[in-house]
Amino acid sequence: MRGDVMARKPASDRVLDAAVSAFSELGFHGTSTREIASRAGMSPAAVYTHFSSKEELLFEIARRGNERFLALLHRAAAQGVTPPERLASIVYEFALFHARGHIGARVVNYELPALTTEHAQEIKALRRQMVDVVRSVIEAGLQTGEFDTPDPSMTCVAVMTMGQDVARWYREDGRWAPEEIAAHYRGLVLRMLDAKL
Amino acid sequence: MRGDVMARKPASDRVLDAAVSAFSELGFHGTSTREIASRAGMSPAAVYTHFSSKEELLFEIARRGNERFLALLHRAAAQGVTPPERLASIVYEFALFHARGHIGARVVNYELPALTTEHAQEIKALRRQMVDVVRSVIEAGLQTGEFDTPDPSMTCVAVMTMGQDVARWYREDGRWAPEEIAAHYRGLVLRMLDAKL
DNA sequence: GTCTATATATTGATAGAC
DNA sequence: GTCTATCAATATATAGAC
Repeated sequence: MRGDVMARKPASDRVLDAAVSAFSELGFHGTSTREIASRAGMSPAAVYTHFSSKEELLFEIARRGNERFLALLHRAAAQGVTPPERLASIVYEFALFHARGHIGARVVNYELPALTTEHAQEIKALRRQMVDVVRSVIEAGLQTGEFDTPDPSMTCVAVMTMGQDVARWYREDGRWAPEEIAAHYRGLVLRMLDAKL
Repeated sequence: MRGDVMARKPASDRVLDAAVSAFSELGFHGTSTREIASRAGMSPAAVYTHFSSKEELLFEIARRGNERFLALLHRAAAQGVTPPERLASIVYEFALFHARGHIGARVVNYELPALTTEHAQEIKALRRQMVDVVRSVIEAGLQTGEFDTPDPSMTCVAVMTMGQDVARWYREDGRWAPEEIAAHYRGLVLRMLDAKL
């Protein structure tokens, strides 16, 4: 990897990128392996030298994507001292990423039912960890009295699905910039929890 | 239609029901017309005497479903006098319906990208009307000073997608009853808007 | 790493009998 | 309103050469 400015990506990454854009646009079942090959600029057969099946390709995308989400949540939760500060950071970064990365996030959040049961369980484990990060911050705030909500688990679900849903309705040519959405959602969530700042 | 207790549904309705359950479970592109026929208890060919194509079947489901949603929103908005009362009713009924009718709601909300452009536009028109019902209530509350939010349009989007998302995460064997979810979401939304009750 | 060619299954939809 | 039989297209995936 000499520091070439135009360094070409490995072929397997080009396949991955092609699959993300196709799955996001057409859905997993709506995408043919020919379509992926075409977007990656190679023959249908070449795809199979990098991934053993279409489902395996989705699994790899889902695994990497959800690991990035989990890391982002950990990083965001560490930004701030009090629970309201931590949650504000979480919601802002989570929504921001779902807007900016809406194409990939749609696949990572909404195409999971197409995974095999084994692969789905591995992804579910990651997603449980994501929920745990958010819930622990909410519960910390309830302990200190800086948050108030009757059912923290359900509130946690609402907060996370709100953020994920940004990827579904966000449009690049829409009226809101990712930062505006992130800031607005941060405010909505802090109010949902009656946060004392 | 003699008032038989066990009156059998028309065959076209059986096809519709079969398609809803299959599309909800497997997605539009993940469902074959043979699968629909099998669930409806008939041969693959029999499906085509009632609907001219698989996409037409989805369109009919989407049209009926979104018309029901629109009617529900109008009905709910009429329940109450002040904007906070109206919005409370809207959020409660909307979330309740998305939990109880989660199977159909998943199709009606999430399979729309599979529609032809013409059909998609017809459904979009219905969905714009749905948004208008909710936004007008939010804006009425801002006028009276009973609501407060910096960007009512984005708040409206957040409120509606929260409700729709219930259909995606709700599980019949989960820990929450539809009524509990509806009541909790009502509280969350009223706080999001800083409602003065 | 990539190709052409192809095996094999499944797809959406139709023909024509009853 | 439903069936059996079937068409034509497309699907995923593999074989074997370079």
